[in-house]
Amino acid sequence: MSPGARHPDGTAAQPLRSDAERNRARIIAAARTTFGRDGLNASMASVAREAGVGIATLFRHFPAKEELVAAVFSDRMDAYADAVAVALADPDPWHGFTGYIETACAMQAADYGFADVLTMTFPTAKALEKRRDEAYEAMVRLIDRAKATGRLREDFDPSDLVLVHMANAGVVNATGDAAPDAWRRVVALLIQSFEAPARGPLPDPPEHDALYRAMLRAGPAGVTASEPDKSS
Amino acid sequence: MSPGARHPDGTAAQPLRSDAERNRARIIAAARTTFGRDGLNASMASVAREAGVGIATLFRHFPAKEELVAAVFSDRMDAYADAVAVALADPDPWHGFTGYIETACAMQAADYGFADVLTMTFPTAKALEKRRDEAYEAMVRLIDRAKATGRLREDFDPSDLVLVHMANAGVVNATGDAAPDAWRRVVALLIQSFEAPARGPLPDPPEHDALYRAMLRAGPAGVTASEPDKSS
DNA sequence: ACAGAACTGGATAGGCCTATCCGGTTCGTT
DNA sequence: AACGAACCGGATAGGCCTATCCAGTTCTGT
Repeated sequence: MSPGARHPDGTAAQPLRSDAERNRARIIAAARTTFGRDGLNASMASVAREAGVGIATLFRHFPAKEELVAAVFSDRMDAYADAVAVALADPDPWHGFTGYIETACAMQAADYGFADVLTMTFPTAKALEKRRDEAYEAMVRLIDRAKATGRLREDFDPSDLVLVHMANAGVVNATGDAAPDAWRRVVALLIQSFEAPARGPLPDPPEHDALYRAMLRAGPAGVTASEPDKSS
Repeated sequence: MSPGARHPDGTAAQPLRSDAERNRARIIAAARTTFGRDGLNASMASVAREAGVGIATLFRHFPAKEELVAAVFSDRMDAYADAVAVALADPDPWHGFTGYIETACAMQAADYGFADVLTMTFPTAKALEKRRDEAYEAMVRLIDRAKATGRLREDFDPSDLVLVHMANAGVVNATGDAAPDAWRRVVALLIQSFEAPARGPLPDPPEHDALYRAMLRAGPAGVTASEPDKSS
């Protein structure tokens, strides 16, 4: 086991030495800005440089890149889950629904790394995945509530929110800093298309399993991590 | 100059030796399937393997990866341009407009490499770029025609088609083979949102220049090609 | 103040990538 | 048939990546 091992929830098993604690914090801060700017493609070396530590130090604290990613985006995932909770608390279900979409997509746009995390789910970060799944359940309730008011079209499917994220990720990735608000227009268009009454039928939503499998696909080079065992 | 050099339009300057000609054809065919399956990330080595030739042979025929890409997607770009022409010929402007979007997005979904080409425009393939720009002009006419009938919302902007492609690319990339038809649903939703009367105002479209700059951003590693000179 | 453990960071391994070199092979022409 | 040019492909260079090794440094309890 690595020295200064920690429980999954981040509490220290044995307290780190003061300098180690400081470096750990620096690394996480550096990774936050670096991943946010460059997405998960950002190299570990660039994170180490930004943090002002050696590469080895980085890898001792986070033996694999995914662990660093998990540590960095843990709180952002909380904020994401909170957004659903806020939306559920909104007295106007439709307003809550649309507000949630805008908030969640804004988070994607503000942090390229988070956009990657949301759409590609890479398998190992169990903690992140769990919270993402909880958020998904809450989203289903949010959708049902919005449908009940008649503002949301009846054939809206929870998986459509995943598709929105994928589409948004496409726009955000492609436009980047050059047109940082372009995504807002696409999201606004999509939201208008969600509004009842439907203007026409839609192709069936993808199978739930298929969509989930799609999200497991390999992320950026090197992050691919554990291959999804061959006994499928 | 490389042996068997060719004019930009593909006609032979000096005829190739028979085996060279055969290999060249094999390479293009192999690249078509490989890029189509794996996108432009596909390595040159994998193309060579698929073609049954050595790596050196591949690089002799196409001294840089971009040249191979240009050679492969030249005809597909023609088909893309044709799609606009077909749409313009449609007696029902709205039907032509929506049909074009579906066709173009289907091409993206059917060929990952082409999706990459469309959204990231990498700079060097001048020939491809030119045709893409011509297609863009035709698209503007298509849009104006559709607006004139009143079916297309007035605030639709030509750049929205670019955004559609980016969003579609996001869905296609994320879902891949796992949910190969998911994009249809998103595109259908977007088309419904384009239909007049508009259900609400939209954020302004991105600046034309900004969007163009966005498309110049680096593609997959190694394809980045000529850096956009520093005298900006 | 001083051991010794905890921690650090540069050098390095090993992978995949684009692109090149060069000795061997095949074509096509006489 | 036989010769020269054209062409081939495996080995190799050199880049960037994740991840590891180990000699040197810094913290901490006594």
